[in-house]
Amino acid sequence: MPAVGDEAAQPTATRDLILDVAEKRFAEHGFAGVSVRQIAADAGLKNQASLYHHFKNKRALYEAVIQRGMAPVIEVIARSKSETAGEIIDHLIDHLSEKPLLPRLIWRAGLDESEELRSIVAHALRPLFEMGFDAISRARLEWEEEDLPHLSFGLFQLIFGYFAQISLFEPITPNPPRSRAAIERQRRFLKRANARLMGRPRVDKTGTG
Amino acid sequence: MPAVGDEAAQPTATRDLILDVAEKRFAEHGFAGVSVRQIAADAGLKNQASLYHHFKNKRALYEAVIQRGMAPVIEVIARSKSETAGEIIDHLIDHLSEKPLLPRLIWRAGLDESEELRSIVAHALRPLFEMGFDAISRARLEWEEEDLPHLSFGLFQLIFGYFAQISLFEPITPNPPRSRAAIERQRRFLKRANARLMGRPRVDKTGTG
Amino acid sequence: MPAVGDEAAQPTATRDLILDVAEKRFAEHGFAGVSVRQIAADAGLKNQASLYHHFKNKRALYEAVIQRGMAPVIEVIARSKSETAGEIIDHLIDHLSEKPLLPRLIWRAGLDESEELRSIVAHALRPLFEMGFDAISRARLEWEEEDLPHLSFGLFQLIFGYFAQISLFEPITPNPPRSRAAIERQRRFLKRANARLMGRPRVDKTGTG
Amino acid sequence: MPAVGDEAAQPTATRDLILDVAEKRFAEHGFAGVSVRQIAADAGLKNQASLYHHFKNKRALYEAVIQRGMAPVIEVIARSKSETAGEIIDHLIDHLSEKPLLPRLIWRAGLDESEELRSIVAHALRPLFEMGFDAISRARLEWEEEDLPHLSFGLFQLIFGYFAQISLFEPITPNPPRSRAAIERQRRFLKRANARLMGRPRVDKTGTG
DNA sequence: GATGAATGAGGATTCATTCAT
DNA sequence: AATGAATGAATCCTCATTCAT
Repeated sequence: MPAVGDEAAQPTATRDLILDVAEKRFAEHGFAGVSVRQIAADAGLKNQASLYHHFKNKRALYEAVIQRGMAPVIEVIARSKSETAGEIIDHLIDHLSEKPLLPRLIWRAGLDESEELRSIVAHALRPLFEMGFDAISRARLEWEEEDLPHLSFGLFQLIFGYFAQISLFEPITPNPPRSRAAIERQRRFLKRANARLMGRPRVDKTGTG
Repeated sequence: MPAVGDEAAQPTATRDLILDVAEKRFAEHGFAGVSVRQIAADAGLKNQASLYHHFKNKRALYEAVIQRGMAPVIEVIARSKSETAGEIIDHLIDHLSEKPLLPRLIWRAGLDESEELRSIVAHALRPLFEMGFDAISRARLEWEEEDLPHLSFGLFQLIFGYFAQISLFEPITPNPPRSRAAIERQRRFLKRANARLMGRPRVDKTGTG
Repeated sequence: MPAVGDEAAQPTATRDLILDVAEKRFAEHGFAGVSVRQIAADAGLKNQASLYHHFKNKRALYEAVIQRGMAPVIEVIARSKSETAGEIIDHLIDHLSEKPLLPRLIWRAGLDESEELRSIVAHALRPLFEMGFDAISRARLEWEEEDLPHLSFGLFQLIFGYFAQISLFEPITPNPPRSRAAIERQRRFLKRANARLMGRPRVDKTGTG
Repeated sequence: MPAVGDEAAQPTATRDLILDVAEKRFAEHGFAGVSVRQIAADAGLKNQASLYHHFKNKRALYEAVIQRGMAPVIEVIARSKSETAGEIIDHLIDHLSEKPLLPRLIWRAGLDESEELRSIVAHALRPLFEMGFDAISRARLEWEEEDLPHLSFGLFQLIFGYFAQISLFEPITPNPPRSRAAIERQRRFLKRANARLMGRPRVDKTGTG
């Protein structure tokens, strides 16, 4: 129904539509907080049964949503193998600020929803953490070997956490946290924080550049 | 555990029991993922109806759980008005590592569960953020005024995020993240990170002290 | 709701009512052919949910129906330990002709509905078969030892089969098979058949006596 | 197996395949206990819709299954117009023991599944009962005219019942009831029983002959 | 303070069937 | 002859909640 396919055929118009609305709902309310009925309705299906033609069950749909959502993150990370930490942060912020559902989706999936679900997320995030290791190592900083996972995980929290829990941020900041200005502020903050954490602290003139 | 009964026997033994099991369930599965029936059963009640004698409804129970859970956090923070950032981190880590459900509860409540729920959490966290401002200001560091909320929020992510999403951390660290050793490592990491972020970066010999 | 209890209280008015209507439905259409909704409606419940207060699920209800239905059969058999085969047949026919649902229930449960269901029936019928062995043995007839199960099972088929599949009998008999006359005819037939099968064949003047 | 295609290749290979798997399923679980989806899947169809190309609906499929299943029984009976009862029993046992699904199919259809379904079975069984009448009449036995339907129906129960409810027989017999030995035992039992029931009781030396 | 019973609404999933391709 | 997609209705069962006891 949606004019998805730009050039070739539309391999799964309905399926993608379902994924879209499911992504939104799951990000907002979590797996248990969303009903298949709602998703089907949002997708314009006259009946929940139609949804089951595309996904075996609710869980399969959820996994598909997560996997599809993680893919671009993985790509962003993969593409940035040789980039500086600052550049990677730039790319991630660009991506996350345009896909505001994604961080919450990841955040939720990381909280529970069964071990298997978490493993999907964990697996998808692994390259992110590894790139964290790399970047850190490249920086030849003073952290000990055993600190690296903690540092890497901390950076993850800093980068994704802002967008994931943005609503908790709202009451403590003057300007709306989703505004362009606030995001740019966060971008600069992240880069400086990164620079400081990575050691070489004097280099924190990095700024936006 | 029931810190209520001052005179009579245990006026709310059951109530506290319900809160205990509800806290566990809500932390693990979120508001929508838990049924009143389950909580009642966990609490040893033979009937869900009994639960309604203590709480108006599921939501009221949830709010009570959150409020009860937040109280000690607020206390920890309140008590630390004049402490150094390092001491506050120490206290928070001590508390969070002993109450592993709490961070997940907060993390979840911060994700959604309706605006009013979030406001409970946000309200409870406000002193934490303010103490962040204070500490930062005291440190007279180079951050600009407008960065302070971002920094404050970032510290919150770093401190609570480790425990909240500890299961995401598992696959990327050699030793179990809930182990004593890992928690001490995280403590030291946090303090160093804090020192670096707070400026005065050269002082990062802080270590555990 | 139903005035079940004649003297004492009504320990489970609703429960028994549900069992009654379920028995009827299950006997007529089998486990898979009946919906919980139908049973609940028949029982005067405004909602299927009420049914689940009395039975864990559909299967538990089914088992309860079967167990309750089998009980009197077992009793009839147990009471007839010292009776002649003719008397036992009399009692069984009396019972079955007054409880027309029971034989179909047993017949169905014996067909499938999972092994566990069949085992309930099989277990309940065991005394019947054993009494068959006994009676046969008492008759000192010419059957070989190994024939006894077959003979016993055959008698079961003859006795219960008439009532269970009475509708198949309809097109081949002049008078309605559920009529008093037809049942008496079947009674006499069964006794004669029994006498002949049991050997001592000359005694088949037995008649109704 | 497809006795249809006289000229073209296999005009209904799929149709017969569907009938095969449907026969199995229906025999095992009854009309209501089987889904079209299952049958289609068993038949290797990728889609249930394909099934509807061969059968108008589920009921039509069921009727086709029953009719196809009954055909050889009718044949066996028809061919045996001039045979002795012993021979007929032999043929029926031969057939039924090789087609173990058939008796259950008939047994089930005889229990309910709407009057029209039963009428199919009743109609198909009519010759069997009539041959019962004939054989009995030929035997000039002592049964009264009005007993004949009962006797005829009883023989039907004895012959088909063993195979139909064989699982109820299992717990009361030492050797597996589907084993060659048990079936031969049942064959001999049936013949002797028949001889005894048919009168001429002294002739029960009949044995296997 | 606790419980058995009941209930309306909704949960996920499957049903048999149709239609365009 | 077969299939992908869709759908209305129904499946079993659980939801949170109330009320009389």
